[in-house]
Amino acid sequence: MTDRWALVPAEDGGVHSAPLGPDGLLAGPVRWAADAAEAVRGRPEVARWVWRSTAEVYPRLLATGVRVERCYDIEAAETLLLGHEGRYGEPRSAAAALARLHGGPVPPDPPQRAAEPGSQSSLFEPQAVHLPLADLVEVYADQQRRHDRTAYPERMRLLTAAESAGMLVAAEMNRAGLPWSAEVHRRVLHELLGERYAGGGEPRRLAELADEVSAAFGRRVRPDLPADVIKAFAQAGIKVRSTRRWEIESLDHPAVKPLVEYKKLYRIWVAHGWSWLQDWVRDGRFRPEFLAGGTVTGRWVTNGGGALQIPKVIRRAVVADPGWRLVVADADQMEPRVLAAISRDPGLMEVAGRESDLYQSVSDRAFSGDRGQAKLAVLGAVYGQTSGDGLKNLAALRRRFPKAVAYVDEAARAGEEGRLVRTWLGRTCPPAAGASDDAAEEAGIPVPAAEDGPSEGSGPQEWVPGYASTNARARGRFARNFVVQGSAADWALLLLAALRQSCAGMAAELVFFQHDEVIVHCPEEEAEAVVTAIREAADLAGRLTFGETPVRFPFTTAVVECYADAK
DNA sequence: AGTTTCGGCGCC
DNA sequence: AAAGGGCGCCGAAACT
Repeated sequence: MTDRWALVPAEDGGVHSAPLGPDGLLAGPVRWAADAAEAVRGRPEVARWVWRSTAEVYPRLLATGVRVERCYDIEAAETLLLGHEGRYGEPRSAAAALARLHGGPVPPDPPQRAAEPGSQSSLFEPQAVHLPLADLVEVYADQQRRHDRTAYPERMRLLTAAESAGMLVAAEMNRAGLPWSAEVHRRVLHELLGERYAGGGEPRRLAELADEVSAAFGRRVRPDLPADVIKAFAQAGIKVRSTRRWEIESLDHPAVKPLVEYKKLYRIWVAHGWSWLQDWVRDGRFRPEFLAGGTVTGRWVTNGGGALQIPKVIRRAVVADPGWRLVVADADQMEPRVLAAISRDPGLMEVAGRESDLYQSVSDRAFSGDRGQAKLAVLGAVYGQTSGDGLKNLAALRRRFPKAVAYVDEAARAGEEGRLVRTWLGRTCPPAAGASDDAAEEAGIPVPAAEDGPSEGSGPQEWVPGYASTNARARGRFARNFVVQGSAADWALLLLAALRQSCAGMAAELVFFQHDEVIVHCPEEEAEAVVTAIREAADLAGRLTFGETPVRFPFTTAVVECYADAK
């Protein structure tokens, strides 16, 4: 068996590689090559490359035009395995894993570097790590055994494979970039914000709106300063706790309209304005740095450029190359469909077994056809809504879909009690109770400052029905959401992996991924094939992730020249 | 002066 | 109507 090969950078600037046996141990002599590209090109029969870090090796391979079909990312796997073993927070590097095996001192993880505009620093200039091939292989073989000790070894193996595939996709997307028309972007900015003034101050439209706000208050008010706005309202006899839009919008005061408009445009100016364009767009591409597995739930994050928060109006600047198209694909009602698949609630599975609008079907069954109420109820159940209409709606949902609601309720209880919860494939929520708040906060767990529970200053935290601390309740909501959002991320990774394989024989490139949405940039004549590939990838991902399930995962797809035309 | 936190809002 | 989950980003405010 030579389908798996390990690869490490060598001290002399070359690379070492060697075949692995079924036990994950070395199954042949170590070869030297001048670089990774030479090593990979010379072994087309290798099905999976095992390496320390995709971010370390793969960008250089891509730069020389070499792609690999599959990989196994040791450090990504280490992170997932440590999480599953309830050892969140321990160093995740391959060197640390090796030290744990040998009982030596465990080196801390190197600090993450922030991205600089346009430079892709952390991906393209990774720190050189020289781990002897034999050491890497030792860690790999041990990880194989640790997979066997998880609750569902097959799922865990699928998860580490999927996470590794995600690392490949992220590196490829970072290289491709999102097609971006600076000219269209400037036109949109000018339409919305008006002319820029010399000196970098507010553009014309913002200055006008600020004047309107001041005029309405009868004194100079800076709408971008919450404290100033709250004071101005107070002087007008209106008490507001914050200047959040939902709190301001309903007020009866002439300043409200220009203020709300100002905040909307101000946001675009500071977050996606001219300086953003200058910083992040070059040669017709926006190049954010996608980071697979960047959140505890498995969702990706981007480093720099706010790529996952592009305002809808700005999407007009995402324009395909001449003769090319953007295939924009959006999973329909992904989270409730995932909830159906993981909870196996008969009613919800039946509803999710159709491709038609799931919220409409839910509302027909439990909400007398009120789709809006049904959607709020489902999202409330997933997010842990605790008050308002949501509670009443949750009761209706529970009557019709008891197993689905029980599933998230059980996750919430586990979170409150400090137990671990996992996604369908085995990604594990960081521990809460038992760990110190500092450690929990480092791991991304919400830890509110206020404690109102009975456990304050009285030893280990205990779950008391109906009287959990603010802290524990927040953890409950976190865990409730984690199982759904995280299992959805499991499925999305498999979708990406499958779609990437389908695109391998085409000119088509994955250029964007946002939780439940993908964009493929391709020649016009490939567009229909890409649409088909997305549907097939969604079906395959559903079967691979959840096994036999009636749940369908339909996509809304659009073939467009401009992202904004996809909605 | 440099660094961290906060408020607000963009996306899912 | 009320304000639940995950993120990143920016400027201002609050600190060292």
